[in-house]
Amino acid sequence: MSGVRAQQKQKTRQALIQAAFNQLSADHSFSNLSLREVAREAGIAPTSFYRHFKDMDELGLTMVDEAGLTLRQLMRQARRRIANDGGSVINTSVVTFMEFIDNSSNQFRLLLRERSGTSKAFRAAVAREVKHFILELAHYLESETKCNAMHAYIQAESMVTLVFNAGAEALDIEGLQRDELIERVIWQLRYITRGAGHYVRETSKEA
Amino acid sequence: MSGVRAQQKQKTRQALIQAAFNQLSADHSFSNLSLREVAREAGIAPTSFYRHFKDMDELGLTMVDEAGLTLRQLMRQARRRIANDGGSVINTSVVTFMEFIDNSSNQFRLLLRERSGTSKAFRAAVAREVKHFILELAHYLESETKCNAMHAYIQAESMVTLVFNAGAEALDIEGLQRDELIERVIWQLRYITRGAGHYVRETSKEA
DNA sequence: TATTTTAGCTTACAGTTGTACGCTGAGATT
DNA sequence: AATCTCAGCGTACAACTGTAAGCTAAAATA
Repeated sequence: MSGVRAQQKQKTRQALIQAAFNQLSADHSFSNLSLREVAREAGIAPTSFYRHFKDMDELGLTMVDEAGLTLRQLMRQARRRIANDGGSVINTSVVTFMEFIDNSSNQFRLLLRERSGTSKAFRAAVAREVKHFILELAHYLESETKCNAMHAYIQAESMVTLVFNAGAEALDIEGLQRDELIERVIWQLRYITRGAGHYVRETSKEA
Repeated sequence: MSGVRAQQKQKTRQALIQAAFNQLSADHSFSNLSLREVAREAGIAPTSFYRHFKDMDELGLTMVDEAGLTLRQLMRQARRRIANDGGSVINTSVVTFMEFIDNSSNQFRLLLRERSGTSKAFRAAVAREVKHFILELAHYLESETKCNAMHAYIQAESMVTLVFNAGAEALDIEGLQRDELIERVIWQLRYITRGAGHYVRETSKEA
C-alpha cells in the first residue's frame, strides 16, 4: 500500500481540489467552474477528471468538507487565544473570524454561497458544518456561563448567524467601513449575551 | 404616448421578467438561467431579448428591484397588522416574513442568493434593498421605544439579519422543524430586544 | 398618404461544455 | 518474468450557449 502509484493519485487529486479553490473568487462561484477548466489548471486531460471524482458535485462536497475543517480549526485557535492572552471572548472570536475571511476567503466564499446554493446536498453539507460550529460554541457557553442547554444553543445560533453574516459583508469592504462593521457586530453580540442572560436568570427564578 | 406599440412592449418585457422568475427554484439560480430559455418561455426569439435588456444582468437587476419592492410592501403590511390586530410586534413580523417566503419564494431566493453572488452590482443592489428594510425598522424602533438612533440601527440590523437567515433555512424545511425554527428565531429577537434595551438604559443613565 | 421607426423574426457562426470510447505505458501482483 | 490494473491521454460528438446581420410588417409620425 501507499506505493508510488497511490501517492501520485493523491497528488493530482489534491491538485484538482487546489485548482478549484484557486478559481473561486469574488466573481467566480463554484457553479461557474467548469470541469474542463479545473482539469486544465490541475494539468490533466478533461476526461482524466473522472478518475478522481464522479462529477463536479463530488469535488464540491469534498471542498465543503475541507472548508468546514478549516473553520473548526479556527475556532479552536480562538479558544486557545482566549485562554492564553486572556482577551475578551467576544472580541477575540470576532477578530479571529475576520482573519479566517481574509486568509481563506475562497473557503469562506464557498460555504457562504453554497449555503443557499442550487444543490440540496451542498446546502445540507454546509448546514452540517455550521451546526458543528454552533454546537461547539453552545457547549462552551453552557460550561462558561450558567446557561441552560436550550438557551445556550439558541444564543450560539444567533451569534454564529450574526458573525457569519458580518463576514459576508466584510468581503466587499475595507478600512474604516470595515472597522465600523466590526464594531456593530460586537454590539450585536453584546445584545445577545445580555438578552440571553436576562432570560436565563428569569428561567432559573421560575424553576 | 402609451400607444398600442409601447403597451405591447411593456407586456413582453413583463413576460420576460415573469419567465425569469418562474425559472428560479430551489435548484435553479439566476446565474443558471440562459437568455435563450428565458426568451423561449416568454414566447419570443432569443435575439429579440435585446430589444428589452442589454443583457441578462440588466434583467436580473430589474428583478432585484422588483423583489425589494415586494419586501417593502410586506413590511408595511406587517406594521398595519400590528396596529390593527394589536398582536405582538415580534410575532407578527416573523409570521409576515414567513408568509413572504412561502408566497414569493422565488423573489426571496433571488435576494438571498445574489446577496452573496457573483456580481458586485447585484450584491450592491440587494444590499441597498436590505438597507431600506433595516432603516424602516430602525425608524420604527426609534419612535416606538426610547432607543437612540445608533442602538436602533444596530438593533434593526441584527433583527433583519436573524429573520432573513431563518427565512433561508425555512426554505428547506416544513412542519414541526419549521415551527421549532420560528420559535428559535423569536427567542433570538427577544434576546436582541432585551439586550439592546439594557444598553440603551445604561447609556441614558450615563448621559 | 408617404415616410420613418422598431419589436420581433430567421439564419448563421464560433465557442464552450460534459462525457463516451478506446488506447497506452508504467506500477502492482502473482 | 508474465500478467493485471488503472491514471492519464487523444479523439470525437452532440448539445447548448450568446450574439451578429439583415429582413419584415405594423405602428407612429410628418
